[in-house]
Amino acid sequence: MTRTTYHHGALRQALIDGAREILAEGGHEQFSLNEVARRAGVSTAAPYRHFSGKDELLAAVAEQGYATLHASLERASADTADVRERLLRLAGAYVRFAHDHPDLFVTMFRSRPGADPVGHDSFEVLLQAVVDAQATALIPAKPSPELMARSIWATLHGLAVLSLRQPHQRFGMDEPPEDLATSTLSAMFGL
Amino acid sequence: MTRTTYHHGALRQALIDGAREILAEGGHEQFSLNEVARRAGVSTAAPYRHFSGKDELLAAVAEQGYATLHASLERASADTADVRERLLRLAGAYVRFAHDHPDLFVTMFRSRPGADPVGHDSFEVLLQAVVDAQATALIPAKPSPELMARSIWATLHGLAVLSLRQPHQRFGMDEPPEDLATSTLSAMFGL
DNA sequence: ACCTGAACACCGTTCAAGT
DNA sequence: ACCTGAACACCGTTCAAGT
Repeated sequence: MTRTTYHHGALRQALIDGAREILAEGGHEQFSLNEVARRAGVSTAAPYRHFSGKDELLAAVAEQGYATLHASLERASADTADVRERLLRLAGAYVRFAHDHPDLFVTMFRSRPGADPVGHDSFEVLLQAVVDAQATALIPAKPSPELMARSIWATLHGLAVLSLRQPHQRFGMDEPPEDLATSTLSAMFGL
Repeated sequence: MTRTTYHHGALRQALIDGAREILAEGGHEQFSLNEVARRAGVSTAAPYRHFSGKDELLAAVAEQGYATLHASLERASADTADVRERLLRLAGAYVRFAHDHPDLFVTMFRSRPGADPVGHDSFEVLLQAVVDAQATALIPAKPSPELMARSIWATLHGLAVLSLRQPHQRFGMDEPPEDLATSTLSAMFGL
């Protein structure tokens, strides 16, 4: 009920926050631009001063997601110098991100392609770890770092998506999400 | 404009077909239950005699997707007796399915979890190939078939999702979709 | 049994008007 | 410059009524 006057684009951030709130509560089913406006205490037309429409607001949410994911991966990567440990922590961090922020994760991979770099920065972090892992012969040097990183990225993404969808079936929740990633990766490369 | 009278649940299938048509044309953005009814030449209330609502119609579409995927994998699996070849063809078939039927693929993995077995049958096909591949020492016998199949499934799913999203970036379209899968798999296991 | 017609609350978006 | 109020076409869903 605090209908303070918004200034300097404070409404813009309030709308993004409100959108995340709704997505976290009820997912994309529940989401509506009118509801976002309502929560911010403004008219349904107000958001159009800050976003071209619903899609652009969701794109802004997705962008926050890319940034958050990148930060998570950087943190995991900086944690340790050991190459094997670093690779596994990166893997764990990716899947954990999806489980910690399903609202962001789903939004990131729902928006129409083209606009998003799908975590360009994030891919670079993984790529560097792969380069190092190949240099120390931890994993095969054969496919190029790019291709290898792509394969690993796809695996992590698949694990994240599938484990998010069916927690109790084959993509278990018995093990915590990051263990799912690390065990899968170490199984594939015999780490 | 053929407003024939529907009988014996012929409308049900007509609605599913119409839904697929719309999804194939304009994706989920474009989809609406009213539009489906319009295309079938019935009132907007008519679909409710056959489906509890929009979600149930989409679930029916998803089910057709699961069946189609399963059939594709069976066909790929039956094609050859050579274990290596079979595994690679299965991998190719999964990613190819996503590219051949993006409307089905997206719908399958969009519906709320719980209801779907995420291609229970399909997983069994892959599982069998993994069992055979482990038996002939084509791939490591170490992680259980279940875990190994899960890892491979996740990889294929990730490749499908990501290549569908960004055809021209890192998950290339230079190579046809099935090559993406086979090359990734052979890279991981050195096949 | 299956479908229509009309209605309801809600949505995304637009635009003239206010301050 | 930023927001409101009112409007538009459209959506998902319901329900009495028709055949």
